Amino acid sequence: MITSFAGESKHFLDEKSRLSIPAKYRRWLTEEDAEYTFVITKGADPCLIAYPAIEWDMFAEKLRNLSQFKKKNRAFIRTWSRNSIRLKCDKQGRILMPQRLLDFANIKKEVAIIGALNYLELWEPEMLKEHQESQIPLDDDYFEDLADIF
Amino acid sequence: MITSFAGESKHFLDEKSRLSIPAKYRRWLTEEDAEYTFVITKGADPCLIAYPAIEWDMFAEKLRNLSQFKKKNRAFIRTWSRNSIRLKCDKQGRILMPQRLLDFANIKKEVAIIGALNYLELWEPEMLKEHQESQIPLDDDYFEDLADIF
DNA sequence: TATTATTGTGGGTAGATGTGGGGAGAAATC
DNA sequence: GATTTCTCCCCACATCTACCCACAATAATA
Repeated sequence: MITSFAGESKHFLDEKSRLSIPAKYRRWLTEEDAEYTFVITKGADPCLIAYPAIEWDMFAEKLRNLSQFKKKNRAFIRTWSRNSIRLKCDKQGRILMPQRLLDFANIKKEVAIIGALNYLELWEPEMLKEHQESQIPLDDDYFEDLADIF
Repeated sequence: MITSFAGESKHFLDEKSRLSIPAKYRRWLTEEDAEYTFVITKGADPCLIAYPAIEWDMFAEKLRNLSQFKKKNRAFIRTWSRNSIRLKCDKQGRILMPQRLLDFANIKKEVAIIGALNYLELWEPEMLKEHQESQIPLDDDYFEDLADIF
């Protein structure tokens, strides 16, 4: 069983737009990720997602099964791919964040890093707060549906 | 069958915010938890919950199967995991408690540790007392409902 | 009760981690 | 080809973590 990410911590971009990935998340990567490679993409929510490269590769593998003959599939694959960047940590465990992605998530300096099972979410703290507050609370129906699974 | 936790005992945080996990609870962990790893989360009541890591991992494994394309799933996973922190006991059987979690449960120095089946509850003693007193007593209807199960 | 083992608590310290910044070489631009 | 920009290595150092040892408190045994 692969150990899942968990927890939240607050970090800061330095002057060079580098983000230090907490050691505990780096350490949870499997052997294949020995070089600490992540794929960063734009999230469906206004945040960035950092997948361990191996996790992203598995997802990409699934996308290959989408038919190329459907226009929407092509569009989705295109959007997904162009927003994903493969980035390696430097020897200090930091990732140099592209400005384009930082802008998308409105990240200036402060970053909330959330370990969420098999990926990390990177949030501008204020955005995270607003987003969580504006959420429709998970209702009974949702948990009823979940109960079918668990 | 896995042995269940039971009992209550009073402990103290030391100067370094370390909480000593009673040996009886550590011993009840299975072989896989040889390193005595817990996942601490915010409870639904104003206390902290400590799961043996293996228990939490089993649940996390299920959550991984929820589709990322559903907004509610993402919200649920985010909320669940950001409040969970994986912590390992040191060689003396103590856990270094993050201030963020201590604040949530209003824990200063004294901690009541309650062993409850497959998890531990960590309470600030005064909070526990108040909470129990303010509770609506369990009524006959509740036990009638229980009777359907047992 | 005395003796031994186990457990809980305190605190020093080496090593791990996070953060900042210089600068060599690569890449892009003119 | 020259200049500028970018990337990533390196070193520095402050902070944090977790190991270790010491010993007190408690439980277990003779």
